[in-house]
Amino acid sequence: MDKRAFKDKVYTLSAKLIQAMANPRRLEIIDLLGQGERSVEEIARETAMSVANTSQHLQVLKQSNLVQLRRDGNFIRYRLANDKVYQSWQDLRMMGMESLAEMDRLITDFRRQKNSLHPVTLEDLLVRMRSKNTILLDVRPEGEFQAGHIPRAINVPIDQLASRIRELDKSMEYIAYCRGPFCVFADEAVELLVKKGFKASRLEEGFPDWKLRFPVEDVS
Amino acid sequence: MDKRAFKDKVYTLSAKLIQAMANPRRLEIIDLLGQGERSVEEIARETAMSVANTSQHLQVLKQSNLVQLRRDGNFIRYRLANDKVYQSWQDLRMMGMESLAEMDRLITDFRRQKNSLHPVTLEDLLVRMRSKNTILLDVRPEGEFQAGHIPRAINVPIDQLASRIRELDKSMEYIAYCRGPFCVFADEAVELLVKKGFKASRLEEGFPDWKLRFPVEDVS
DNA sequence: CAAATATTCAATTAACTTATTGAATAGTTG
DNA sequence: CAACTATTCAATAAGTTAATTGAATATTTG
Repeated sequence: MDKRAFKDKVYTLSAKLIQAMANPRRLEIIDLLGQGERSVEEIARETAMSVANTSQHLQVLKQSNLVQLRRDGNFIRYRLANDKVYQSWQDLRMMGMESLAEMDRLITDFRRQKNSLHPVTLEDLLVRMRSKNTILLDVRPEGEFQAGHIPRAINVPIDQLASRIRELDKSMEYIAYCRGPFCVFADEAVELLVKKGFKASRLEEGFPDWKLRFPVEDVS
Repeated sequence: MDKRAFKDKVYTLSAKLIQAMANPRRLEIIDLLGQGERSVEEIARETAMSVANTSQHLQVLKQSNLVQLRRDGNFIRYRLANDKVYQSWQDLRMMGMESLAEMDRLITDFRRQKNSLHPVTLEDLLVRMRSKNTILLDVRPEGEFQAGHIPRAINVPIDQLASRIRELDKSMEYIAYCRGPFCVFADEAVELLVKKGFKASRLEEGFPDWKLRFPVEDVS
């Protein structure tokens, strides 16, 4: 095979793989599967898509080896094929946040509205957690927390936060986290906490980003 | 703005950015610009595209802030907008090499044909360079070498290698590198060296990959 | 300032991608 | 094994993307 044919082929293969990621619905699926495996129905519900459409997008991801699946009773459960998939998405996401002014504006506006404008980074978190009066709050659904969470975090799912807010101590400072920088649970948590007079901010990154770099804890 | 609208927007913006990368010609351009800036004409020549087509692809990359440009006399010279662009491409490339069996087969076949089947990784290189009888050979064009190279490498551009091969010492072991894992200069160098009775292998990665992680040397 | 050169633009055609709809399939449960 | 359920498939229409061609633009050089 000559040089040009070889290059055409490697770049074409690479482009097809990237093409499989280059769709808003599929990115949302990848982001969600970063939490752990999900059935087609669950993915459809969480991303507000029809089941048929979700299934089609999953086929595209499967054909490019970005996801794998297993049957579990009546359900087919999908998961990311390997860590590199989420890693790549994380990098692309960072590239977007750095180079697209529009993205920056969108996120800043949203967070201003939620009082979560000054997020804490993973590096900040390591420092802040040494302090006795900082509490790390995992606001994801209970199942996700149980499947793995940042060590020392406590779990109050976002939809229980309002009713369980009396459990929290006003003298403490809260750092809320959820599924990633594009997940809004943490922003909603900060909005509520600040409104009720707590000191709170959100973690910039989410659980999957922590997991790529540090050890996790689970409930077993 | 509500949650769903926010999500739709961030994923759509991200997808558009990724879409701008998801094309074989544009990946080849990004890979090439990893070496340093280039005029439209140079890019067209090195990628075997028409100038008009090259220009159109460059417009797409520019609109997504993946490349920047400056005028230099009659020429417009393009460069990557920042390190994260090459970083993302590197990650996606790794993802492809890991998860696409077809990619693996393609590269293995090509290297078998060039006798460069067992490449040395960047980590291996650091160890091997401690040995007195290993020579690191940069086979990129002279200008690229001068703009930056791996410390202690010597430059013999691939198209001069045949005529200058008598300069090389047969008792030494050679490691050839070029622009990256998809660049074939190093494979061609190894093919020639092995045929002439030298001990030679290629570096898996290329200069831009080194540059993202380690200091470089230039001619000034 | 005219000629030359490098690059971009515009229009066209062919190919590909997405969402929607409704039907088909393949497992599981009673 | 019949009924049920979760998922996939197939067909369609609307929208998007890519390569080609030739013309237009903008800058430099003589």
